[in-house]
Amino acid sequence: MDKKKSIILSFMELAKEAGSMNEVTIKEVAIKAGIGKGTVYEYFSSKEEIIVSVIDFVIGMMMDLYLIDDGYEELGFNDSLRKYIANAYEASKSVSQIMTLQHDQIANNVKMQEIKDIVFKKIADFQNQNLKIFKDNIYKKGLLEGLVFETNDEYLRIVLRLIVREFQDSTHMQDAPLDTEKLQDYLYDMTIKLLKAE
Amino acid sequence: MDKKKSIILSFMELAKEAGSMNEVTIKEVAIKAGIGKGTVYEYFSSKEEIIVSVIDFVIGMMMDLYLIDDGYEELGFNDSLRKYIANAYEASKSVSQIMTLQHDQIANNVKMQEIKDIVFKKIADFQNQNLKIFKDNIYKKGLLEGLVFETNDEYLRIVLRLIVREFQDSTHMQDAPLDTEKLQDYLYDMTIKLLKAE
Amino acid sequence: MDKKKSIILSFMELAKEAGSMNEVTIKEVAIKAGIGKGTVYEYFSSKEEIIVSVIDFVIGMMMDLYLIDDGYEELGFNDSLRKYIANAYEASKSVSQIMTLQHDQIANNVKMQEIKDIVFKKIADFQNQNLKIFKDNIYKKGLLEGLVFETNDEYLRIVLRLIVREFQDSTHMQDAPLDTEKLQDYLYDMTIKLLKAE
Amino acid sequence: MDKKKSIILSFMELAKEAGSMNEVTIKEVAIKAGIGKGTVYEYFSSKEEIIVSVIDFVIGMMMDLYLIDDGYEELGFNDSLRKYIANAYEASKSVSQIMTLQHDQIANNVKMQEIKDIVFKKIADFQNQNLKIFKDNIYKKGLLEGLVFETNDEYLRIVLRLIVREFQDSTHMQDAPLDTEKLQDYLYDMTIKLLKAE
DNA sequence: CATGAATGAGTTTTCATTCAT
DNA sequence: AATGAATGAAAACTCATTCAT
Repeated sequence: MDKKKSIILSFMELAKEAGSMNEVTIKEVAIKAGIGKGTVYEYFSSKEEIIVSVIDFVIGMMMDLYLIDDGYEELGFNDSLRKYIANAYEASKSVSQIMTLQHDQIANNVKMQEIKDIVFKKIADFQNQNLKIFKDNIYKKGLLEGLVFETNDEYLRIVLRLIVREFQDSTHMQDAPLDTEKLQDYLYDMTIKLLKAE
Repeated sequence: MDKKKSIILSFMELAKEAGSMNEVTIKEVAIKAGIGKGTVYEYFSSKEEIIVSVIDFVIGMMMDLYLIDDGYEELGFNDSLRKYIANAYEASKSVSQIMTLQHDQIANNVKMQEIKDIVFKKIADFQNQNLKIFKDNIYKKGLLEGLVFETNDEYLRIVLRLIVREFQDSTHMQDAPLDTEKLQDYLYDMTIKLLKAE
Repeated sequence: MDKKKSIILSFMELAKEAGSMNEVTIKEVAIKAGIGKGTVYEYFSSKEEIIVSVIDFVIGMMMDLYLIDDGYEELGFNDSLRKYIANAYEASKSVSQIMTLQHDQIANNVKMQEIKDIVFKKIADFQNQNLKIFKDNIYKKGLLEGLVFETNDEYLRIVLRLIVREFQDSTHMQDAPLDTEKLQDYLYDMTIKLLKAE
Repeated sequence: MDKKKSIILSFMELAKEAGSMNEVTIKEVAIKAGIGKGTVYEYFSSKEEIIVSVIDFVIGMMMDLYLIDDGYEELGFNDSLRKYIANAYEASKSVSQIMTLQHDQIANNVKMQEIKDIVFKKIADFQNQNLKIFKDNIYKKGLLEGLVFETNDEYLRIVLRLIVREFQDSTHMQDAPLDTEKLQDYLYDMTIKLLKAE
């Protein structure tokens, strides 16, 4: 297998277990990846570089999993929204199995401001693309169907954040207080209410 | 000055800067507090103990700042909600200046399961009290005035989390994309929409 | 009570529990003595000084307990020897309740060579006096009664060390393999054999 | 060279100089062994582990040096005893050059009761084997030759302890008051007297 | 005299990183 | 390329000693 990827995946898994990237040691990563400690440094020049790669990888995964643009063509507003929410839930579940990437985690674990900026830019990109997909595939239909009111990006961002964060929280906690089917229903209803034309 | 408090405050400030409690060193704390390294250990028997105290302190602050029960008596539903949101914003601003306490941060930084449980319990308490205050002072009036629909605690919790987290995020980021006045307005509108009687 | 003595006694007791003088901390001593840490330094200028005082105290005790010169007048050789052995046993028991002072312990715990020399000299004095008492009160009678052979101090020292050390060891160990009555009998017999005139 | 052994030997030498194992620091050990501090922890996971290894090593040495079973076959009682004593002397000299292992030292330096028990058991084993060798090769011949009286193990143990301790003491002290040839003669005579058939 | 808060030098231990093989 | 032995800087923590009150 690709050693570089194997290192990233091993690191990721250990970070999830430990609850923090800083607590993962190179020795552990090497053991989990089944290679020598020195070999890690053949592929990455420092622990920081691994962390950045891991963050990159997770953001990439989020992009792939969340930012789905297909399958909306034939659906109306209501079904599109249902699909969007279902997809967001599935995506958050998959990502969470790997690692939850909090803004905090990045701030904590990346030392160089320069790199921090790049990472934050990627996250902003992700959110922008998410917004674009939502607008193009769901919100726009709502407008055409006269079901939603006209608002601005700021407002829509808040709505999307509500969805993403609730799913993150629910996959995060072991003792979810709310079953996920119901949570999807709630969020569907709430989104409808928040966007409904007067 | 009270040394114990001074240590907690120094630790907190450094944790905020570093973005993580584990990265704060006792040496730094001692320097920031203007005392010797050994002195820190006169007041706390281990770093873990300091961390727990810091978490306790922040939860205490949150309780004091968020959970305000006064001044709602003479207000109707709309004004009560405005007041609640304004207060939540002020509280999140104050707490954030100190340190934002994420679920993650606790999971990462507290080692002993026993203590973790206590801390999580305190957070749950906080959320329950917050819900109670919201129901008693705002939601109940909405019901009386016929302005809100009848729903359950789960739904209300999601609404309250929306408010708290948006404020946390907005005070969190240096480059807030949204001015806070406007955010309050948005959240007021959104809450109204989410609770509005059909 | 005399604070100085109280410090010495507290130190001694703690040293016995810990099994080593170095592991006793001034804080513990102060607590045990019921005084402040600073007060300890009113009576002793350093931990080393306390240790030396403790050693002095124990040597003094040994002198008082072992070096008994009385009560031999009217006894013959055999009874004198019995008495000597009984006394050695009692003494070793009393001292052991306080602290066993091994040559090693002194070497380990006293840092300044000068003081070490003084202490070793005191121990040599003790042994010399012990020998003198044994010769004057027991061995001399044996010679007069024709029961013992003529030998030199070196030989007698070995015999006396045998007695002292067996008692020390037996009071030392919790699971003494031999009951003390019997041990006294054995040592009496052995001494007789070792000194017996051909 | 074998680093693990080199660490043990360095530790041992320093412990001998300092007179106590607890006072030896890892830094000193590393310097003496000519390696880095971190390297010590590649071979031992803690200071306690080193101490246990050192004790093990010394007990092993004692076993090898003291418990010699050969060369007694063709000798009679008297010569066997002479040989036994000469060997005990040589052994104690060799071990002492390394480190004298006192019961005290173990009690002080080993923290975990479990390990303490193992060590004490090893020492008991050593003493039992020593007794067995003495009985098989020396005492039994004395019985056959009618030169010694019949006695029990307790009595024999005291005799053997006399020998071992006198040699330990004499090699221990820098200013031995007695030359070693003479000491061997004394102990030979004494053993004969203590065991002699009436 | 008595105190204990304050201190920092010194200790054990961890771990990212290097480098000879 | 791959390795893991070796390293030392840095971290948490201890404790004899000082000194203002």
